[in-house]
Amino acid sequence: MSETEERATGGTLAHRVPDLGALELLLAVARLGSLGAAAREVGITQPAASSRIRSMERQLGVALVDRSPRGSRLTDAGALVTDWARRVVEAAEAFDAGTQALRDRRDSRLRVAASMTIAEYLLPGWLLALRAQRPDTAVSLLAGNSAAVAERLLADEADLGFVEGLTVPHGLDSAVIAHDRLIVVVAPAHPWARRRRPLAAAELAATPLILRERGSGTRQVLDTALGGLARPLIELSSTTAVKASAVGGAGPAVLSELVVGEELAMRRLVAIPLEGIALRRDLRAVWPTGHRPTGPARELLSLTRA
Amino acid sequence: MSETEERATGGTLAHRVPDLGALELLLAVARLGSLGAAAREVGITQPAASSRIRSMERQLGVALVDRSPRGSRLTDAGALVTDWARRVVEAAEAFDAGTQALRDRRDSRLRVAASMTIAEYLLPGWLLALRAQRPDTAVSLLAGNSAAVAERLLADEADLGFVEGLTVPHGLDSAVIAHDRLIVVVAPAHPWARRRRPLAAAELAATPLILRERGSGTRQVLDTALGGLARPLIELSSTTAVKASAVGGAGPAVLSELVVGEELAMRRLVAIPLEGIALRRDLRAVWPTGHRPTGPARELLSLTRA
DNA sequence: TGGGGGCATAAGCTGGTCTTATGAGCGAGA
DNA sequence: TCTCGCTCATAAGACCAGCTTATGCCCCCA
Repeated sequence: MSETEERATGGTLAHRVPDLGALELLLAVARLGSLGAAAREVGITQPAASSRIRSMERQLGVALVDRSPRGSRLTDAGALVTDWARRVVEAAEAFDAGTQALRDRRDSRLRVAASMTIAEYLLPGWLLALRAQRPDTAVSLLAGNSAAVAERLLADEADLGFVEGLTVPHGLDSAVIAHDRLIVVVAPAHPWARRRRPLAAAELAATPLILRERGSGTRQVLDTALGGLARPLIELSSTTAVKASAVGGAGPAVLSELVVGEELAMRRLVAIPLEGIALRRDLRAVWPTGHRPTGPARELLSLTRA
Repeated sequence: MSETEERATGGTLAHRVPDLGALELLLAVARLGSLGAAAREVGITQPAASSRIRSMERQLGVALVDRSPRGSRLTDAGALVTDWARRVVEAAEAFDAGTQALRDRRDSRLRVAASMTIAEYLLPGWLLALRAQRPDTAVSLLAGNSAAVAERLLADEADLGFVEGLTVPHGLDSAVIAHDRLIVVVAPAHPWARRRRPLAAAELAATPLILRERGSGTRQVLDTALGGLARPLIELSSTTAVKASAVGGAGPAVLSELVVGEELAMRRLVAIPLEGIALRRDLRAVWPTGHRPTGPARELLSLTRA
């Protein structure tokens, strides 16, 4: 092979994974039971679909569908592949929903301002749901910290805001839409992953942790709950970096459960139960005092309430 | 626009979301801080990278990187987009790891047989971890029910197996690698999502549920724990279908926490606490009695233990 | 005042994916 | 039994996206 480390089978990831169009087509075939029908749904011709599926099978080295003169059904392997494909497509849909909102259209019917964590992890899902209900609502998104969100709302540059944290900025009304729990996580290889009894607050306070920088929302909640200062093992400036560091085994981290859902499910991180302290914070929708959300803003708000 | 419902901005999802190569390139730019360096890493030339990033910005309608004569840094929007992109790429990596294993290579150094749920949700993650440790280990995967897994192992057609369920097939030794909890989930709009007190076993038994067909592992565990038969609202033949049905609001479902991790994090499903009944089942690694796993099988096994 | 790193532009090639046109298997109904 | 209607496959040609090489400009630093 060439200079960098490469897999036995083909070059880069993009060469080994079919493109989104092919994955969508596969999902359509799975749902509709026919290449032709799937082709119609995604807006291509039947021969194109046939060839696309075939070349995907060649690329993966796996037979995905059983063709018959009476339709096409997934093979067992195909069913497995389809479920993996579904997850890729769902991630792409979230990407799409997010970036569409990010496009700066002043004329958007609904302008949302949100804190980073919410913008990153929650909003794409909400936007997908909103799109399902009101396909024509154009949404624009501005992400920033609580102060920036408040500023936008008060300057009438946003219709609805979302913040996490302990306090509500002045001049805004708010409604709690969910509770975010901070949890202690470690890589599966960490000794804590095998402990049986919950972690006591004192123990947590005494242990150096992978943390966001001081001043971040997460850090504030943690310091408050511990009744003192958490001890940093490393300080990083983004949630993503903290997560990566924890997965890599650098040590225990304290993160919102929102951001580690997938890692927990895949067992790349393990949550350690806590005893005697509740690391909760509210997630709030906010709007200028008096201006209750109406129209699409109201709709989005109702979507966000569990 | 044309016949089917389409978004204002462009045709299908694949037209609105950059392809995997572009997303990988963006991640490389974010990490390395330079278009040229990123280009080198993904194995293309600098002009190609420049043009790819530029066309991605045009496609998304958002400026992603600040170019300067001294390098390129992400804009704020770019950082957000990059994190969404990372999730797409991670899903693609899991897809890749899974399908590579699915390729039926008899000469694979490590042949794994696993139950559907484990193959679908857990194995891709493990394989990524294994690949990180031993890049040259070729793995093949066969997915089936417990009986099929046992058969493969006993016929020496697999080196290591994974099953979930209450019993271990005869002729196999096993080690518990994790516990899977079944949880009750409903869509956020369901009345149960707002209840304060945990659900009692009797109440669960009395409520019609979205379930897998009888004979499925999940169903067995549920029936056993309820000390009788669960009442079906609908019976579906795949976990994916059950999940989709629950998200759609058809009613409460009982599912492995493995398969709904993302839906819970995104608040598309809500977990209902249970009282007085533990819907746990063991996830086990299995191998023919006497043949303790060695080599790559042993390595994979150790990766799976939290 | 030259490197050397960074990025952009231009021209030409290549390959993949689409299209249209056609053929062939299977089942249902006249 | 013939034919229609559904399925999928194959073939030939058009088109476009992305790559490469070659070049130029800008900025910083030695």
